[in-house]
Amino acid sequence: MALITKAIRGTQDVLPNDSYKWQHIEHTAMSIARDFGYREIRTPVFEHTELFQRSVGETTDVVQKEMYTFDDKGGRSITLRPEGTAGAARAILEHGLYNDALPIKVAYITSCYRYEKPQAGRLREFHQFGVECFGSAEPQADAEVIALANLLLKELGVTGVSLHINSIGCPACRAEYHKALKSYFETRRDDLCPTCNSRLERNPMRILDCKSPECGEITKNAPVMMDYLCDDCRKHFDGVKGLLEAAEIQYEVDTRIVRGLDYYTRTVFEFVSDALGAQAVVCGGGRYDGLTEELGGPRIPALGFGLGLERLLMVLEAKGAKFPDPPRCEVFFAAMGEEAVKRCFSIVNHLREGGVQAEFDTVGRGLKAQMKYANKIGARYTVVVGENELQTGKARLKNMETGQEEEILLDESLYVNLYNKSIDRQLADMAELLQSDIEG
RNA sequence: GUGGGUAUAGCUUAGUUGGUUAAAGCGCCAGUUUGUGGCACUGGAGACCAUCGGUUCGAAUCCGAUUAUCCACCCCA
Repeated sequence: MALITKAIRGTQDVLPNDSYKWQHIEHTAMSIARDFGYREIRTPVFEHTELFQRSVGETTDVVQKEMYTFDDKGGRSITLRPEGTAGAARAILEHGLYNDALPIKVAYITSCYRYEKPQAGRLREFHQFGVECFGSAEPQADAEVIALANLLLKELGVTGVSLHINSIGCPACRAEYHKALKSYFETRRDDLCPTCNSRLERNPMRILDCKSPECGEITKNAPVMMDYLCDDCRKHFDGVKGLLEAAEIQYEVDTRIVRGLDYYTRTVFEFVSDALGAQAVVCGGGRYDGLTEELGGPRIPALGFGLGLERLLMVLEAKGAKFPDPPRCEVFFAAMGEEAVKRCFSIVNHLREGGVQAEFDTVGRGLKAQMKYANKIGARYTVVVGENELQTGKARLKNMETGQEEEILLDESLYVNLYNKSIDRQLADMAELLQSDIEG
């Protein structure tokens, strides 16, 4: 079959067989955020291009070559958001939310767009769950944000992820460090790989992240940011570590973590999975104390993270994590004859009004085929309605799992009857879930 | 942007050194008597073998280009 067009490269459809997994992840994420005092914020998919240039940084790869940027019909330069922080920060400044009691804690689930070459765990349209906390410069805020991500991963049953943290200092001490780093690499310039050679001028910290063996060897003895942190930054980092330990959150300090977005200061962190191939970072974030000022607002210390939903799902599936069963048909009404079809339609609608997931045949199948279909969609009960049932007002309710049948009346009592069955089952499911949660 | 792998029904694949009507499993539809699903059996629908061009008497099979997809670099979620 030759379709006129296909989905755009690097985009993905979420089909009905998978959407319940997304719903589970999204619901879990937002309810944990709520428990931490975060409230949802929704910002536009597109923003003025300069917002990202200023926040993410003019020289970053994201801004230089990965943004979906275009002029609208009014000649304004518009960009599809490549990440979530800038828009959130803009909204908080624009609406003066920082005049409320601090901190301002917001969470979101959004699509992001980056023009990159797709590969495992990397798409052009991807989705992230993110949180941003504005108005605290204290390590408690850092620890809380990290704890949120940590709890979410735990709650979803993610295994094989580890938390890496680092401090990249403030503009003052980082400048010192840059100088030291540069002069160190200058002496080994000829041994560095070609890309790192060019990085030396633009962003020497990136060299620390290089995977080529020769650079890895050289970076082993390179100066470490840790040793250059100013007193305040050091104290802050120690504070974060102490809080993580107090909350028994496992972490390791990884001095090679460098974030590719300019706005980061001090604490940066990543949750890395062993199940993802090259794009192993499921969740990445950090502090950005200078961002609001950079956007023309007051200085508001802040931090947050972004968590890649597609990557998260990949990890969950790779690890065989459990998802709650997708909802399925409670009762299917099989009709024979025109009158029975009318009656079934009426019954099914009444049940749906009461919140019972009920179905009947809409494609004109024979009885046998209707039963087959009911079985296929996983209906828990079926009821056959034909001449006899219409005459007597009685029918048989068949349990599709056990095959057992019981007599029911096709009157008002039917709705109560089925509603109760549905509720009983849901309660039983919840109890079972709770039990397995306690055991796990 | 650079490099490598792959491209056959809705899905997973087979297709011999190029040779007539391109297979199979799953899925879908129907039937195996009369008003009842799962199991089994039978049958059916469904593919111009990604696209375009070339080599050849003859191409799913060989060559080239394009596109898509996967993986890696780069970068990040």
